[in-house]
Amino acid sequence: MNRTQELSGQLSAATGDMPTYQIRAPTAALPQGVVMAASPGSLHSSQQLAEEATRKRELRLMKNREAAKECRRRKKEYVKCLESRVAVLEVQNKKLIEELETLKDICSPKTD
DNA sequence: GAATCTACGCGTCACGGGAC
DNA sequence: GTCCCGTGACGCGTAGATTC
Repeated sequence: MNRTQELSGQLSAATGDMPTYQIRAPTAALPQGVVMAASPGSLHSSQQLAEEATRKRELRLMKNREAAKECRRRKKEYVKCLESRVAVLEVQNKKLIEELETLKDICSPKTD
């Protein structure tokens, strides 16, 4: 049910060129909007500081929104890629098994 | 047709890591 | 140190499928 658990553990980078995804335990919440620091070297009224903080927060949220979308898009692409690789490998495996059976037939001594 | 389940996407928060 | 980015985790809303 929980979507995040669908990706539980790591999607192992078996081919070496794949990113890894990992699960982290949830932690206690802190409000993200906490102001980090005022602009250096300038005197602001508290209202200006608050406005600046709000502006920074909104900018950050907007960027993070876009980053999250892009991240999800990439992850979907990655999963698709893995799935098609699985499909290819399954076909390949099937062919090899068939080939093996053929060779066994050819090489096995006749028993009659 | 209403209730419930399931899958998906989105926005947000928290965190780690790289760049400066 | 601080800033910024990428991403896991969480909660929420919604559409479609299933059950009654």
